[in-house]
Amino acid sequence: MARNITPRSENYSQWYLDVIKAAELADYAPVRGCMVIRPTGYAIWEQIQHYMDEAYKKTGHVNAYFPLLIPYSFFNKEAEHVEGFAPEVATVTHAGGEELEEPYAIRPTSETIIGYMYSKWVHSWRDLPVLINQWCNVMRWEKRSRLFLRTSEFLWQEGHTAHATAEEAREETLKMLEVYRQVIEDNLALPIICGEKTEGERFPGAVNTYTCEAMMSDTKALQAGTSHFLGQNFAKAFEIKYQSKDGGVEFCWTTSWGTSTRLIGAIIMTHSDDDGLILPPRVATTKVVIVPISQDEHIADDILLPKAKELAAKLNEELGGLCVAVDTRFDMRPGDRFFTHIQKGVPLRIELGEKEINAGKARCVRRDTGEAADVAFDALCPTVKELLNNIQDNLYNRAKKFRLEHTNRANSYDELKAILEEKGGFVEAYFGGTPDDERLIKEETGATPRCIPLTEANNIGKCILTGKEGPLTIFAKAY
RNA sequence: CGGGGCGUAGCGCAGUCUGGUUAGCGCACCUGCUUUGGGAGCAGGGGGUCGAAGGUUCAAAUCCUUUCGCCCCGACCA
Repeated sequence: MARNITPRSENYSQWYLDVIKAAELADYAPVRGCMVIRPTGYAIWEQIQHYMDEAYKKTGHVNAYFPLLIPYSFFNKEAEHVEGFAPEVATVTHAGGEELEEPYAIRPTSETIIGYMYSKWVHSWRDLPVLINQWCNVMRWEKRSRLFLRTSEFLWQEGHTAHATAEEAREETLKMLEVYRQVIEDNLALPIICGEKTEGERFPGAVNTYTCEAMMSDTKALQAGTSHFLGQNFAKAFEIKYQSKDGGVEFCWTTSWGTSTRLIGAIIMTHSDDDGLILPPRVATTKVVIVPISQDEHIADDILLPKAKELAAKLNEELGGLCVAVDTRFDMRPGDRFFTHIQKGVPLRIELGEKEINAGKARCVRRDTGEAADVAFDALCPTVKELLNNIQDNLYNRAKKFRLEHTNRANSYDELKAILEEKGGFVEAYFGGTPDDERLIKEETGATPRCIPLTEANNIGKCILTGKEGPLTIFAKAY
């Protein structure tokens, strides 16, 4: 039992913050609504970046960088866009000791400035498609922030593409949604539901918005990634035009898609327990920690440490990389040492004492289940590899099981209200209402339509609120 | 931005209502001894001028005014 972490059942928000603190992932910065991502937390982001970036490169995208500051007037060019973002845009009004003639917005997202640049770069159908991604920080002034989930400044990736046809842009939008699904499920072990956002939840300026929705361990939903089909809205606002093969001048069709450091929050809230953080092996930079244990200095130095280092070297070779650490803190008691690794979410702990040396075995303890197994040194490499795979799978499977157990069907509005109040979780229901109807539901139940699952796109029924025809939609309270 | 709460040691708090000698406590930290396989025990020790500014008073953490910041609950959002 961790003494520095509030039990999850007692206070979920506090538990979440305690886990972050105990694992040293992040800390509050002396700037309103901002946080410092500490090395352990940043390492998770680097892992995410690694998997994501690799996937984008494979789908033909390239990285570039656009300015942090955007002429404020750019936002006014797309009506819905400015309306959607105005409340949370921070601006720079002074520089060099003087007031600027036109304020700069600190980017909350880069559709506008990238649209402006694309209009300069795209002239011919031969210039298309443009497939650019940017890794950067953005700022959205938040009234209320929570570490990783909602901070005024956050790190993300935003892909921006321009295409000759609507079909191709739509295809791109869904392709990247699928890339998100794969990376998030396979590496972060977060089971997600891909679907389309309802009108009320759509990105300001988009024609269609798609989303990856995950369920946290308090049964609330969290949007883990979004992909937008922007139609010609931004192309028209910024005059991204090209001359087609037949000589006519056409507006491009654009998309944008993003995932952020919020994913770290999702990982924390999906997998961790009352003892602290639990990281899926593919996310953890330290996948295995070897803890030599002895009260005897000579045994520790002459026998245990060399053996630990030898095993670590072999494991690193087997697993490919520096992901096995040796804990040499002999001045701490074993229990203390174990706990630091438990709280940091290290997937596998290997305990090595005289007992183990004499038996020719190492004691392997899983973080996800707490199960311990004694493994012969000869079999350690393949067994550890297998254990890590099992842990990865187990985390995904148990999260998915949890989601299924907390997903229900509502056949009427009363049923929706009752389920949300009594059980929470995801509720499936036919919905064919307007943004006003969405607002009403949110007011009365606290829940919003999270998405219309792609797999249910043709599943049409009678809307529980309006009685009109509508697709099967997932409702939930959300972060 | 509305409602509530809080700023006293690194963290968590007491003290504030009923101003008064060197501002306390727990955890953490440092030293020593004993311990050591899921967070040890004892002893000793270092560290704060009480968010900031102004005012009242012989005297302010405590009373008054102003101000800054943070947290929680709502409305808005990756």
